[in-house]
Amino acid sequence: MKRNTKLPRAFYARPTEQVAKDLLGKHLVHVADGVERRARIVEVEAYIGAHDLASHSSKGVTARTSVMYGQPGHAYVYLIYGMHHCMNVVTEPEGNGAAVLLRAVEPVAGVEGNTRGPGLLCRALGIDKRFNGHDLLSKDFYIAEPPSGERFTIVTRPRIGVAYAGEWADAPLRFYIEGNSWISKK
DNA sequence: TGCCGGATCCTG
DNA sequence: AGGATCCGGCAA
Repeated sequence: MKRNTKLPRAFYARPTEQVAKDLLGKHLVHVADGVERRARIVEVEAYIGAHDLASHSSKGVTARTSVMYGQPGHAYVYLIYGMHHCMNVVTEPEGNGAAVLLRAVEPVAGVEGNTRGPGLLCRALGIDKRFNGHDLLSKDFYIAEPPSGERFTIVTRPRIGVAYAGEWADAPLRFYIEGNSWISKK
């Protein structure tokens, strides 16, 4: 059994809902100044393409969304409300404008502070706009198969904070690990 | 070029 | 419930 295997490009180049669910339980790893910060992904949201009105990519290809429309397996990091960063991983073949938002993680090693929320997890892991467009197949910032995968049940709910998106506001595209204590909200 | 509002979080 | 505090997208 291989341990700590970095997820390959092909993992990301699949339908976004599938990638979102498969990201649960995986390890997000960021190495900075020789220190490894590692956390288990426990809550995500899928933003499935240009037709998804809750997705930034629904604005089309712009300076901001170009990363979402780019190669899968890259990080899309943006600043929200002028003070918090949110991290997504780009999914599907290039050109689809789809991504998965990381909403909550569970500390595994080298991570301190609250990680229950997209802005908080970025702060705890030292992720900011400098990492926008960063390749997640790099050696200091990547997502890996956990050493030992435990079984869990996936809960599906509507996404948080997208009431403006009309029909898409209620789409069941938020996924989290049932019973996990690091989830951002009920 | 100006304005509106946001995939959030904290405090009261 | 309200404020903090940038910046992207769109109207003008």
